[in-house]
Amino acid sequence: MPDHAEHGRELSASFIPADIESVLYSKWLSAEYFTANAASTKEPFTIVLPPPNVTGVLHIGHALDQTLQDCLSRMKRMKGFEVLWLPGMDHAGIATQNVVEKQLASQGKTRHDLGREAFLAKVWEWKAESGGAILDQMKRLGSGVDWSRERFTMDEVMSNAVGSIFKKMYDADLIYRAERIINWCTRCLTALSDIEVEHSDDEGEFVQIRYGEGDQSIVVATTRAETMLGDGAVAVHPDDPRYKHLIGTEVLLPLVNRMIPIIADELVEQDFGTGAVKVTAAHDPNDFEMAMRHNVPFVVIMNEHGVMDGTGTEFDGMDRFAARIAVVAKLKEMGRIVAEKRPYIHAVGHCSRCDTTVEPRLSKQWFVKVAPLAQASGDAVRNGSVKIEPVSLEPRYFEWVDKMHDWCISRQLWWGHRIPVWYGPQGEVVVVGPGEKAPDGWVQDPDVLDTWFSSGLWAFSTLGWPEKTADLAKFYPTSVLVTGYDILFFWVVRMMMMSTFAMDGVPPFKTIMLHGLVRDQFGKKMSKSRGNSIDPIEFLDKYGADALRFTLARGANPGADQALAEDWIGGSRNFATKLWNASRFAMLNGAHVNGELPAFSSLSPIDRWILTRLNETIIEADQLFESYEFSRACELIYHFAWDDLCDWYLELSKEVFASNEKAASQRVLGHVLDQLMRLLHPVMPFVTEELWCTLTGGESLVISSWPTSRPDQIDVEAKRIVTSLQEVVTEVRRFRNDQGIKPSQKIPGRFSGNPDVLSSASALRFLLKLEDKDFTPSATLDIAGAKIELDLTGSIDVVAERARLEKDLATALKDQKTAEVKLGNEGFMAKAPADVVVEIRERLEKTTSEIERIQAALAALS
RNA sequence: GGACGAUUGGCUCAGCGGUAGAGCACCACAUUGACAUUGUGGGGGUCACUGGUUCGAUCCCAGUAUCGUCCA
Repeated sequence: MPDHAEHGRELSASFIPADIESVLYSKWLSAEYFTANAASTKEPFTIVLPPPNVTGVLHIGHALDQTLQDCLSRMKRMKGFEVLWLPGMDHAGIATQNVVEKQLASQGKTRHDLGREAFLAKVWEWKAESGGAILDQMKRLGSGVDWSRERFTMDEVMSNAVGSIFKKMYDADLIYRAERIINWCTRCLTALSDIEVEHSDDEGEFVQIRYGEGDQSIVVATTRAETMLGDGAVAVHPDDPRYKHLIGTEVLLPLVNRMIPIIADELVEQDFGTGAVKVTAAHDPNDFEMAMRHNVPFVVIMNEHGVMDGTGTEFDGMDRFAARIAVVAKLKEMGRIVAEKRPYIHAVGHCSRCDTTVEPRLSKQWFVKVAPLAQASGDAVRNGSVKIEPVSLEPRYFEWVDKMHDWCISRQLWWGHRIPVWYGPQGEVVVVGPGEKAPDGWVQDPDVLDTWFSSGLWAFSTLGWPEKTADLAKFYPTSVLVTGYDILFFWVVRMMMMSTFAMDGVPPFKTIMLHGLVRDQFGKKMSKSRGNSIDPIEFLDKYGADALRFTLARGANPGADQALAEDWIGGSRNFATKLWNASRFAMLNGAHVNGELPAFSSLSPIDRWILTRLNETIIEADQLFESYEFSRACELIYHFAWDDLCDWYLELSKEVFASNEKAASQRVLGHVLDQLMRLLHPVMPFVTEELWCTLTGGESLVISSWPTSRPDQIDVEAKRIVTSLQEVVTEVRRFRNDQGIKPSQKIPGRFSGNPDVLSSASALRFLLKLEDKDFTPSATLDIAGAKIELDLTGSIDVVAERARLEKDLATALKDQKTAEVKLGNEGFMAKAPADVVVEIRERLEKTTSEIERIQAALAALS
């Protein structure tokens, strides 16, 4: 037999992630492992990366999201799928425009000083220089995306898709223009969709105002007193006995001195406030609805900046919040304030981009009619064609999809896809699709589309739609969407709607896999204001990508948030180091993968045991990965590698490797490491690649095959034997520890009894530092049916040993009693399943003999 | 106000109708070779509370309390 020297280089004595990461990533890229082939005959596996904002940097949430996607795509590639993981970025309308406007502001300019075209040129310039920082950070993490297919939502292909889908939807009557109450940001000067509004509980005021005079008066309650200037009616519930007599009459609206009607509408809650609400049709969505039903006039009292305008009162020209104070003060002077509550905590909407308080505003905008689209999206999940993992999050999806409002898609911004609608001189409206041209003299709508409109197309626009491309045919629908539950409503639902419509009813993904949010070490939400945000790049530098990835994957329970502490990343780094050192040790001892594995039955019990554990781990880990149980899969592999392989197998095998009987074990160990590296590669791609290539001389784990389990290599007998060995080792170690014998100190010892233990006696002696020589035993242990005699060179510490034995005895007695009680229970004996009864019986026997053993040992002590 | 979820060792979380688990933290011992980014041994929980179902409940059901998230 040739000596099996290590392949390639030797491993350095310590593992330094920075030494290997960028080298390996470059190797993978230049080999084009991540480049998908649409012409392949392999079954496709597709993931589209949720596109980060072009303004974004990698935060810890991205790191989690990408770790899981990389893990799935690497595993599927190893399983023989044609994998496409498609990356890209979102143009992020408001966010990006804000960034560039801020730059301009520092030069004392606004976008209007530049004009639309020059401003857009500036944005593109910014993108080229500073955009997409996140892409390089993804490489640091090891994300194996197909860079040849990188997309940007404003690219030509994508814009083409936007124009096409707009026309298709308009023609299908799914897009319309209407005057509605929309969310308006008075700073960004644009409409916002519902999801771009974040609600928070703010301190405001709740005041009750008396309208009218004498008998003909009514008290309304409001948190936005200034809007009373635009009231067109007062509404009460039709059944409210307090106000029934007033319905149909009119009251005087103070300050503006206008008579307004009292109407009855079921929308009014009798128990809320005074049961009478003011109806400000042009400035509140609920009021708008009531106004439509009752022909209440729309009175606009504010301009786009949120400044009072057109009321014909002294308040014109005041900011809305100043006007609120002034109006209440004036009404108070008039004796019309009946009650005031301040502070009054209530939900207030804020612009998700700049936090400005959103103002509901009557405005003419473009909308998507969502009812039919949402219905189809809900049905796709209801009928099982799309699965949501974990299932427990389905109700949230349905809750949103089933009561979604029409979606306002026009934005008064410049950065984005311009609405492809042109208006003729006579007010004609035409949608101009890609490649079409509007008649001369017609004018294009100045607004752009909501960013989510284009990102809603992501699953198919990235593949070349509306062209019938090879990519689209091969890779649509995508296999799984991996994303945080926080954007289930924002993005996932929109993708479902748009894709299902565009792709003739085929939903964009087969599975939606939702993970949670990364939180700080105490489970608190990370935020700038708390100051508990953490920077993944810092941890990549400090602990390496594998450590960060493993920590995140290990914490990823389906749909649940996870806490993250630096200490835990350190722990994962230690794990990577452990793998490194174990592999190094193994290779120094000649572990290799050359030739066939020796016949299973010819192997030692210890070798058979580690192969058994390997196979069990492969089977279980594979199932866990396939069901997106990343946390449990990582936990399982971690304990196999650290406990079974390092702590037991390597320790029990040291004696063999030091002998001349090591050939079989060298091959077995090589095989176990080979398979373990494959199994762990999706989560820890760098360290496994380095170790595996060194061990096997193979080209790359990325293109190697996924481990397959070998049912013929699962041996219960070997497990039983090794369990006995483990008991012996642990008990002797405990005894030595109790007796104060230093771990390094060798003492004479010998075994007798249990043949399973005897057959591994030399391994045990090596591990337990027991010398094989003649001696007169001063202590005898009875473990797992084996007798272990030791010479402590002198008398043993009787007090310590007695304390130990008595503690064990107490435990055994308690266990024995529990079993006895059960077996003595008639109900239990009559109704418990047979296998449970057998188990309890065995437990009773075991504890009984254990008690006998301990009592005998105690007796021997005295 | 609506919906959903959570409550398990110091911290963060798994788990499960049949004697409570992990990581980190903690205590003790150890530095003659894979690894101190380590090894060995150890301590620590009446599984929020109250009822119910069951031979048996941390687990299932109901209620209570507290906390969290989303929506209005």
